[in-house]
Formats: sequence, structure tokens, C-alpha cells
Amino acid sequence: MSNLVGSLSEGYGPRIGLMENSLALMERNRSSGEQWDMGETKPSVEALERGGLYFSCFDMLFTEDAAWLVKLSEASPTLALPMTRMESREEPEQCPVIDSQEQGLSPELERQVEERSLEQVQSLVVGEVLKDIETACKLLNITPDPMEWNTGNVQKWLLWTEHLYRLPHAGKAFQELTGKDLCAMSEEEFRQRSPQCGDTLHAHLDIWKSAAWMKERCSLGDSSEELWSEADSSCSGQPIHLWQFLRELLLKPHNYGRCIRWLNKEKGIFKIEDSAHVARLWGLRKNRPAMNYDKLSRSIRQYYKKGIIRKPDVSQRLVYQFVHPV
DNA sequence: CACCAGGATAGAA
DNA sequence: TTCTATCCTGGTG
Repeated sequence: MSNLVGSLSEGYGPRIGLMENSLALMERNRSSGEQWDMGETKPSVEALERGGLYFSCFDMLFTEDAAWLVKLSEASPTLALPMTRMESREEPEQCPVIDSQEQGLSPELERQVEERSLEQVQSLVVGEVLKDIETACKLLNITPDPMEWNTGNVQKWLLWTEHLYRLPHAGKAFQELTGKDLCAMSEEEFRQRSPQCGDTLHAHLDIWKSAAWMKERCSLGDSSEELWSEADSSCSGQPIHLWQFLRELLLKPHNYGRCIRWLNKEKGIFKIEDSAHVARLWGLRKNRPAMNYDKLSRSIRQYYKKGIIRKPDVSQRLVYQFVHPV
């Protein structure tokens, strides 16, 4: 796994570095032989959890474009160059999408279209990665920038990453470390602390670092980067309320549709599909490891007399209704 | 057994 | 004081 910190200072570095890392991680995961068992009747909890950040981030990559991108990234391991240089790369025949579309075009036009396609897919991937990081931040109540993490934040991030990618628990090996410490560590040092998954953790941290760098760069400029500016209840300073949290999950069906979803969005009726998973997410968000659905549902019931959430007219298990739908 | 309703209480903000 | 988190009793399919 290449370290992209070094590329951060070069114009296009972070974007491409972020891509490269994501793709490499994707490849690693794909080659591990594990599958996301989508669509069967009873997906495992693990599959559901993977469905959170990971799947939403990479599902669109399993397309022809993605295969092509992966090949490109393999063909040129150091992509820290502007994509305008890409035309000099060999193996144009490995680009089925472009080939099928660009018959009869001049090489120059072909090159431009190729660039645009690549940039589009690229920004799509980067956007998804950023969104998923943002979502994780909300859930964990941490800042996107690892440099600002205290030891507790680091442990949360570790727990989350291990949880999401089914890594063995390595939190102990990183105890007492702040985000700053973590960021200063090399991949080798990560491996020393955790031989099993140090490299993976280091790679994920790299993605976060790049994302934070990009965020900073975007906020410096006048460009309105709406990727990070969604209404964010976790940034208001007030502790998040359960109903807000549930609404946040519901607003991200791409990430959480498998554990909570609208039955009727207009009426505000939603169903908790995986009570244990939602409870775990809530516990993670509130730093309450002992949270379970029993307690979560008790809190929901407190909303009955406050007129925030109620049971729908036809009461069903695990189905609730916002009294004031959005 | 998992879910549901709601009382009681403690604790944090 | 509000908003849980926790525990609990009792009820339902």
C-alpha cells in the first residue's frame, strides 16, 4: 500500500491517492474471497454491517468502469500525476466502455472523452468515500480529521473500522495513542503493533487523512463543497436525540436501508429491520456499549407522550411513525 | 423468544 | 428540567 501523504502536496495528489487507496482496499477485499450476500432472505449481521460504509462506498465500483480503473491503477501504481498524462499509458484495449463508444473518433477526441469518463468515475468514487467518512463521523461523534482525535476517538475509530471490515480486535495495541500519534506512524509501525491488520488499518487511516486534507483544501477556497455541508446534528454542539439519529439513518437508505427503512416516508412511518444493529449503532453514537433494542425502544416510547414518535394506526412489530413527518 | 407498554430511578447536561 | 440509560413488571403472538 503506497503512502499518499507524500503526494498530498502535489496538486492532484489527494484525489488520486484517495482513489488509489480505495481501489487497492477494494481489490484486497475482493480477493479475500468474501462476498456480500445481498438479496437472500436472512443476511448475516456481518453482511449488514459491511453494507454500511463499505458497500455503499464500493458497490458502484463493481462495474466495467471499475474493472478498468482497477486495471489502470495496477498498471500504474503511482497515480499521483494529473490524469491528463494518462493517454500515454498503454493497453487502451482494456477499456471496453470507451472502446464501445468511441469508434471512429479522432485520437484527440477519444483521449478527451477518456479523460472525462475517468474523471467522472473518479470524482464519484471520491465523493462516496467522503460521504461515508462523514457518516462514520456522525455515528461515532468524532471529527473527520484524525489529527484532532484524542485517545478515546482513536479507540472508537479502531473499533468501528475493525467492526466494519471484520478485522481482529487490535485496539489494545493502539491504546494511549492520540490521532496525532497515529498519523505519525508508518505502515511498518502499524504492522509492528498489529501484525494481522496493521497494514489495513494504516491504509484506512490514510484514506481518512487524505479526506481531511481535501476537506481543508476545499474549505479554504471559495468553492462550495456541499459534500461536507449537509445539515449535521452532531456539529451543533447539542447532544443528538434518538429521533434525530433515527431520521439520519433513514435519510441514508443507501447506507442503512438494510437495518431501518421507510414504509411510508410521506406519513413518516418507518420500520426497524434489524433492531440489534440499529441499537448497536445508537450505542456507538452515544458511547453506550451496553445499548440494546430493549433500552432503545424504551427511549422511543418516551416520545409517545411528547408527540414526536408514535405507533402507527395499525400497530406492527418494529414499526413506528414520526408524528411530524419531514 | 422477541417485542411492547409504561413505572421508577439515577445521572448528565 | 429535560432526555435519556437502565432496570423492571407484566402482557402479547
